[in-house]
Amino acid sequence: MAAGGEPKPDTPALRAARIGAALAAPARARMLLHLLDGRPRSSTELAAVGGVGAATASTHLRRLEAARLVEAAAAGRHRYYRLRGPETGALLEALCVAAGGNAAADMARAAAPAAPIRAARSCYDHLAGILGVRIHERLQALGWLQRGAGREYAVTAAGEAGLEALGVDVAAARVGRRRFAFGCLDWTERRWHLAGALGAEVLAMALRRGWVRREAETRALAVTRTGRRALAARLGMQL
Amino acid sequence: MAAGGEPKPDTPALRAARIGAALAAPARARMLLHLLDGRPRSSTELAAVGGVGAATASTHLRRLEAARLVEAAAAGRHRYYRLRGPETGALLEALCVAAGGNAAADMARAAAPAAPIRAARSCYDHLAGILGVRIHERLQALGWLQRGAGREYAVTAAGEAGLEALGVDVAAARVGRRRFAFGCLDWTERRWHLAGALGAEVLAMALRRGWVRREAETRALAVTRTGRRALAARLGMQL
DNA sequence: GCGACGCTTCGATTATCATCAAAGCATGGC
DNA sequence: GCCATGCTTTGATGATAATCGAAGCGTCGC
Repeated sequence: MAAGGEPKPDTPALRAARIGAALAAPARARMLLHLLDGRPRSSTELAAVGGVGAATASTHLRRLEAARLVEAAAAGRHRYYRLRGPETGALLEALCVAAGGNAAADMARAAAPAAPIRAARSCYDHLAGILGVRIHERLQALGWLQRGAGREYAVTAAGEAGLEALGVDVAAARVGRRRFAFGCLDWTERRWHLAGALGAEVLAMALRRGWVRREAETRALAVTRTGRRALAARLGMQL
Repeated sequence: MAAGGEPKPDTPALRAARIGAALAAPARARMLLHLLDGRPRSSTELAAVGGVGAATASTHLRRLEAARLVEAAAAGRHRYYRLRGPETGALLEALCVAAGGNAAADMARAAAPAAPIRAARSCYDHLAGILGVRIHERLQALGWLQRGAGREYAVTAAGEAGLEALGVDVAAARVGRRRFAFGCLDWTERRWHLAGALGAEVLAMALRRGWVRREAETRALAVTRTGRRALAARLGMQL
């Protein structure tokens, strides 16, 4: 089967048609529209909104991935899909408009997360949002976290010293059988932030030292003036 | 076959999927992209760019029409298709961008007609462009032209007098076996302008009286100050 | 390790669709 | 009136794809 096949000239029209075909199935359209708010969803959830079985959804999602309309991130036994790039979002919005209902596009915009909850929030018991993602990046850039198999992390010697100096109780994170440190997909930023026992200790430290403060009624976190200064001075981070 | 069928709830996702399906065939994508410059094309021409036979093209075009992506105008034994509404153009451009090639979108924009040629031009030997369409409208509104079968026109008694007073040689248009007056689809305005022997006489008058002047090297026509004043005073037209 | 769970692959079934040749139907030119 | 032309409809054929059940494969929780 390998030898030859079609010449496949791949003109713009052919690429356009491929994308059109990817949008053509109602189940796939429902999935894509459901992803318009930017949040990643698992295969199971997308199967539900698509109104099809898990097997069918899997086929659809591979097809959307092949058409480069979505991209997937494996996280444990889950698989999270999200729209790929802003072009896809623009395409879907144009599609909604052409379909007569600007309602869908408006709805998507309304469903976009508000600024405060994007800036910083808690995810279970660790830091998430822009702040969470930035800290996660910074710890790797400093060489304090070393990525192991999968999305697991180990703390280097420099990291151990540095984190303890900040007031993070790394030793406490090691007791118990909880996973020590791993990457968790951030649903507003679509990148990874630090989860696990170590992530929880980092958030505990930040609250204890007054770097962040919990907002009432939400998972949003406010970064204090103290926090902003400390992040700059001790981690070299400009928020 | 009429009774019942599916319930057909018609959610936004379903409408989106229908549009996606309309874009899905390579032949249809080629046709649509070819229409991106706004010019109407005949079924035969679209069949050629689609790379399919006339029968297949006909099916495709009916489908695009059903999806409200194009609309058709019958003109004699030809049938001209054009993109329907600006939303369709926006959708196609978003599709091109998502397909990786912004080239197609740029190309389409480049192919959009320049302002002067849109404003007024000659089409064979009669007036076209915005000016041509406006005059055509005005002559009907004044009751000077009366629409007959198809797109043929007859000149009324009032029309005969009015046109002669303007300097149009209506009698000259009647000699010979040339079609007297009929509607011609304007490719920038996508509406009708006046063609045939009478249309030629109108343009001849406008040139003779200095209402319009031919631009060098193009089919564009410049409306002179004299022309603007005459159109306002004698036909009640504000350009 | 073991079972539960999330997800994917495989196989089979069914529906849809793209395509063309041939025939039909208008329109325009003479 | 007649023929050529542009377009559509019809009928048949082959390809594609949507769907699900069942089985397979990692991963997590214990």
